[in-house]
Amino acid sequence: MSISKTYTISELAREFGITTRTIRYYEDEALLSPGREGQQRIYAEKDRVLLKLILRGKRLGFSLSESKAILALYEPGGSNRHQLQTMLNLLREKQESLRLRLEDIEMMQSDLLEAEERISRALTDGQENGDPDSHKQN
Amino acid sequence: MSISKTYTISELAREFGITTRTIRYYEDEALLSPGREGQQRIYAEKDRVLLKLILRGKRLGFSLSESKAILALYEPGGSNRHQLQTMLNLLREKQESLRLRLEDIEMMQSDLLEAEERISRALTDGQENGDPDSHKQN
DNA sequence: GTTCTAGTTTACGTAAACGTAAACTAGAAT
DNA sequence: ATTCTAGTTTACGTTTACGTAAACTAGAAC
Repeated sequence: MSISKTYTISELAREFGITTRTIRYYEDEALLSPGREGQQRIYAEKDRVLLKLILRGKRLGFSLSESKAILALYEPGGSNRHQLQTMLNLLREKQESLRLRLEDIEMMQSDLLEAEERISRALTDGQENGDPDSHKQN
Repeated sequence: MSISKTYTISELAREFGITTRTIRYYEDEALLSPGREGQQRIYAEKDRVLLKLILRGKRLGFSLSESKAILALYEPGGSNRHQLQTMLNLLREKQESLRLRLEDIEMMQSDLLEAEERISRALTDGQENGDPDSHKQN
C-alpha cells in the first residue's frame, strides 16, 4: 500500500480551479466514482489523476464522452481478444487525431509568430519615424 | 490582382465537411463577412482562409469568440501604440496557451503509447498461452 | 409555364457542460 | 443551543454552436 491520501471535493476544486458542481457533474456522467464516507464523497489519488486527465482532454477539445472512452483504455479491463482489438483500434485512432491536432498547433504557432513580428515591426517603426498619424495619442 | 476565384456557400461547406448553416452562423457571429451578388453570398479566397482558420481553432478547443479575437490579430488593423501593445500581449498569451496545449498533447501521446503497449502485450500473451475463455479475472 | 435546384431569412429546437438557487444534513465552533 | 462551514440532492436556467423546419426568391432546365 503506497500512498492513501484522500481529498474532499472542494480541495480538488481548488487545486484544479474548477467548481464542485463540475466535479459532481463528471460523476453524474460516470467519469468519476469516488468513495463515500457517510454522505460525503471521498476522493482517492486515483480519482484525482482521473480528474486531471479529464481536464487535460477538455483543454484539447475532447468532449466528456470522448474522454470517457479514452479513460476506459487506461483500465486493465480488456478481457477477450475482440475487445482488446477494438481498444487497440480506438487507441490508434486517438493517436492519429492527436498527431493532427499537433500539426494544427504548429501551424497556428507559426501564424502567431508571423503576426507577432509584423506587429513588433509596426511598433518599432512607429518609434523610429514618429508615426505621422498619431502625434495626438500616446 | 493575383487570384480572384470565388466560392458559393455550398462549395465551402462541401470542401470543409460542414453545413451551410454553420457558415452562416459564423457570419452572424461576425467571424466572416462575404460579399454579395444580389441576394447570394459570394466568398473570396480570403473568406475561405478565414474559415479554415476558424475550423482549426475549433479543433484545438478554442471558442468562436476566442478565434475571433485571434483572427483580429492577423489583420493589419492596429493603429496606435496602445492598441499594438495590447495585440502583442494577447498574441504572447495565446502563444503561451499553445505551448501548454502542446505539452498536454505530448503527455497524452505518451499515455496512449503506454496503453497501446499494455494492450498489445495482453493480445500476444493471450495468443501464446491459448487463453481458453479466461477462467480467471485480471 | 412549371418544376428543379441553390440560395435566402426567420425562428424555434437541442445537446453539452455546466451555473445557480433552494432546501436539507452533519460536524465544529462559539 | 445556535450559528458556521462544508457537504449533499434536486431541479430549473443558461451559453455555445449549431440542427431543423417553414416559407420565400431567383435563375436553370424541361
